[in-house]
Amino acid sequence: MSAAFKKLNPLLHSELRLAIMALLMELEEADFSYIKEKTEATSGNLSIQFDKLAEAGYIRIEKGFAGKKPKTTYSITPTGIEAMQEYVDALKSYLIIPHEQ
Amino acid sequence: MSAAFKKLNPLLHSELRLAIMALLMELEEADFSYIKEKTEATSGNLSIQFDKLAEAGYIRIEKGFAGKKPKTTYSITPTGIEAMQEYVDALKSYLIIPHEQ
DNA sequence: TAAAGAAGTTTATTTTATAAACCAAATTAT
DNA sequence: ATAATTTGGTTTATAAAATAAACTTCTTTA
Repeated sequence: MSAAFKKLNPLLHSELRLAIMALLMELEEADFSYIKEKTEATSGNLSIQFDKLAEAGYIRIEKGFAGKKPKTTYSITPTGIEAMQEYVDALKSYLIIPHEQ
Repeated sequence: MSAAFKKLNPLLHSELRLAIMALLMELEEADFSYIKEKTEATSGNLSIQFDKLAEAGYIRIEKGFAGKKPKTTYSITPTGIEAMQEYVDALKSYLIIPHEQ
């Protein structure tokens, strides 16, 4: 009845983390440089946000090598996909408000 | 070409301020208690967020009385409406990513 | 071999959000 | 009448977040 706003997952309600998640929703996996380029974020900021997302189980971080250079790839987990879906759903409660009579 | 994310207005990309703005988008005006009830925020938090929105020219704050009791009413301004529209538009760039080929 | 670049991480600083405490006036209870 | 509670907030303090800056290690290029 009352236009209750749904709680926005604070981990996702962050510009940079949302951008990371949005990219990973579309891609099987992505590497650090790719995400850095697309988000235009600094390395440090990215590094920290990756850690937070991984800690929540929203993304998978795989450290490996491309030749001799370190290459870390990031991918979204089922938990992460679900969290994104819930977040988008919650967002709608802020953008489309049911009228009362 | 590149899936550039649009910048999210930081003033609006905040759960409580977004809720306030969403309410004011629907109503001609609202008072403190009404918004407090709908958002379930604390008075202090609300007070601060109102000030920030007013400082940006997104809302109008009118202090008056209802009988002998102080009654402040809040309403959205044209600038605020425009900012909301741009914010929602920017949000879409995070939720709908154009595929590259 | 010295300098520069890639790929990150760590630490420090600033900004934000939130909570807690406070205040004045009005209302209600004793 | 007066004490306690409620209303309608503001101010101050604390916790959390975002961001920037500095640093590290290894690699590649001049």
